[in-house]
Amino acid sequence: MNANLQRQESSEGFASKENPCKLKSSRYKGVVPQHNGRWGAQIYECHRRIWLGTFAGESEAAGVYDIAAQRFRGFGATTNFKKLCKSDPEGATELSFLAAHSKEEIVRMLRHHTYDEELRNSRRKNPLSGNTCWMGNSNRSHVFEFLFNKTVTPSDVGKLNRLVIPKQPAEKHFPINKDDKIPINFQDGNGKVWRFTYSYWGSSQSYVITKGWRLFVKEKGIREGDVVSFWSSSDCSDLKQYMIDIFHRPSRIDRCVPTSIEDHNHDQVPVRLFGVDISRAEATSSSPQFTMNSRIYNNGHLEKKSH
DNA sequence: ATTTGTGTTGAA
DNA sequence: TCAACACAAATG
Repeated sequence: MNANLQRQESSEGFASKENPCKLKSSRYKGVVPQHNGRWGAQIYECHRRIWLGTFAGESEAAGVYDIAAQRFRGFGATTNFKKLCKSDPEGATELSFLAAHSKEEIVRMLRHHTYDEELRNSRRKNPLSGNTCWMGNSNRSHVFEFLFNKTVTPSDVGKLNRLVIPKQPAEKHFPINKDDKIPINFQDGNGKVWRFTYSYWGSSQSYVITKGWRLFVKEKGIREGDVVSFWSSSDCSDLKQYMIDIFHRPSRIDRCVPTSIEDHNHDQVPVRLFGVDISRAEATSSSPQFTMNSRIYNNGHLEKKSH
């Protein structure tokens, strides 16, 4: 203790390579000085420090912190300078790049100084990825990545009261044991929570959304030929979230306009919002309506219910 | 030998 | 949450 005090007192002022006793602190958030004149970047989460690597330039380290901040805390996070913007093509692709990678992956890239390169590669590989959309307000927004579409069949809106999830996407995105029934919470854009049951019907060898679907269809006016679009995202704690988007058939758009078309921002980029897969599905209008929070599903707490 | 990154503390 | 500080682990 005394030794520390003495050392601090005796080293007034600053330090550089000459005087490594006291380091000049950084003017940037998330940046700490290193004894050799380099700069470290770090971010805190859940009482823990996450080290983002060391860098030659102070501002370089600050930029690294910015990227991490936006991945860890959402896109409204305070940064040193860079604020990714969804309405800017560059920002949009970077946002989806961030969303497509786990925090661990992003941290690895930052620490290895490979983030820029991997981002470039991603852009080259997928230049105009239309398979993303944004949900949320200006403070907090999440990127959703397109998963798959399901065109609603007559039986999906019939008396069976269930929606069939095609086998391939079901097994890829919503794997389930054949005996399980999984409660899944859906949340719409207004914060309303819907609870559905997801299960596998052995009799017809199909994956289905059952309980809750009927009310959903009724309330939203879903009919044969409409398209249900599935999207996924991760929130700040890396929990998967899912969104369902309803695309009404063009022929009946004027007849049945869902409640929230106008709620959902024309400040967002419509081209980007409804990408390749949507147009393929012959949908010309849509509105993000439902956010499905599937913590239960993804935490593996597959509550079995037999009744 | 040098650099990176952690243990720890106290302030905000 | 955040950075300052000491110093240990990792790296060349």
